Amino acid sequence: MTTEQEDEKSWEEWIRLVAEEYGLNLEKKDRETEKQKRILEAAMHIFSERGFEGASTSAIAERAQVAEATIFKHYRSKKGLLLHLVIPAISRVATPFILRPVLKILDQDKPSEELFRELYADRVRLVERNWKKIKIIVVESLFQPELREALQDHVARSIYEVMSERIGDWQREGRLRDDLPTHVVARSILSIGIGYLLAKNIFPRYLAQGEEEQELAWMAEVLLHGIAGPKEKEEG
Amino acid sequence: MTTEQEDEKSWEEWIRLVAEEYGLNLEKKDRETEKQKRILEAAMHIFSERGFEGASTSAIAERAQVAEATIFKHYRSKKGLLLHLVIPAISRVATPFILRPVLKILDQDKPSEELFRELYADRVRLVERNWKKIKIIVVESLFQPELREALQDHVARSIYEVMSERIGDWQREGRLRDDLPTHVVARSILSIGIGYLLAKNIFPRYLAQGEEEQELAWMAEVLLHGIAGPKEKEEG
DNA sequence: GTGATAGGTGAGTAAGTGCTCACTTAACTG
DNA sequence: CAGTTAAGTGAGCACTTACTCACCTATCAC
Repeated sequence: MTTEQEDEKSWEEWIRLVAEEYGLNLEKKDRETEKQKRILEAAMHIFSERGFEGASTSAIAERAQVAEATIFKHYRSKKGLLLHLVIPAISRVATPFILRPVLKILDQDKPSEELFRELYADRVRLVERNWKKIKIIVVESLFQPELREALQDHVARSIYEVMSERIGDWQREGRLRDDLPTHVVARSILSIGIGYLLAKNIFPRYLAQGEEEQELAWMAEVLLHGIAGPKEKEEG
Repeated sequence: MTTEQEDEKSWEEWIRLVAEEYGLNLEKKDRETEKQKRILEAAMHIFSERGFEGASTSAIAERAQVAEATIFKHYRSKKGLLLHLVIPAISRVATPFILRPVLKILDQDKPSEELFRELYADRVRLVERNWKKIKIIVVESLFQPELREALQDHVARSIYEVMSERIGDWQREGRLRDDLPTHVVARSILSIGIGYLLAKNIFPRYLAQGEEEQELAWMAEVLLHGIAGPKEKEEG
């Protein structure tokens, strides 16, 4: 679709454009008013409950106990409000800042099974703490191409790069199979985690309840050694 | 949340209520007009592109080359139109009809690796053919509780039941590990498949392009034997 | 023929929608 | 103190939304 060159600089470019168009203030910690906080909280709640199109600015204003015009004073437009909510979250997730705990976990001197269990435990906690925002980002990226592209170009890429570096190392060390390409290994790790999160948040019925520790251990088990039984292993 | 007893009869009950409220005609193949077909096609396209709330009936009417009033003649309301589109699809997916190919594949006398590869190939094809509708169903079920409950009670359950029966058999035969609970095995199988579909449809960039056969084989490999390398296996 | 039924429509309607504007209030700056 | 700036708002704007209604046409049974 787009060429690699275009992708390289697109994130910073895009952020700057968005910041200009929607009046997004990036680094400067310009103190938020009490009302601004309430607006963002209300927006998060209502966007995640009804979706962007289904949420009305009047409903957000009402929940925030604020005049509707106040929203537009600060965020210029409804879409600006969405981006104010979502971009800082994406930035935080995408920078090394949030990937550092991952590396910290993986660099410990422990059996892989334990490392992956800790990794999953950590990421699951992170996602749960930010579930509403993540829901908004994921759903809206399905419908807003610019948001989707920003996610692809920045978030997915940086996660993938960090992962694939470690995977390469581990394959050379013999901790991971070296007959699988990196992207398959990376996707497998993510798939098991995402599968669990989907189950937990959408179909909690199909989970052993109150046994998260055990579930996380099983995830690491399956990821590392698969689900094949003894009979299969003889044949292979 | 809800008790088991309530769940048991909820699907048929719910369908009947929906059918009455929105004038949904279930079995009787009462011939669709040319215009009705066009409306459904347009609705599918626009719902999946903009989401339910983001889609306007006027846009649907325009795409279908039909007067807006015609939509309401046949489907009573916008939500009725959505359900007309979505419920037959769910029903078809949820009934044994669509699960039969799955069993047919799994009952062949072949190595597990091959069976899972065929299974994934088959399901991936199915999802791709119906991607637009599936997208609508998944996204809308996040926002419409009744739809979500219908999915949970009916679709998830019937899939889970079919899967867990086979899994139990295979565990007893030694084809699958018997030290994992059924729901973990089932979730693992689904996770690997869903992970691939997400990658393919949302982040196609991270896929070996034009090598679907190979990708499917890797999925089955990872599912059965995991990603651990030789060093790990010695220790375990 | 008459009547009934169903498909289809143009022209509306009331109730929102996102957003603007003129304005007030309060807090800081010199 | 006056002057500037930012936070905040009530009233209203142009426009869109889902939906209705009276009406037309075509088919078909009697």
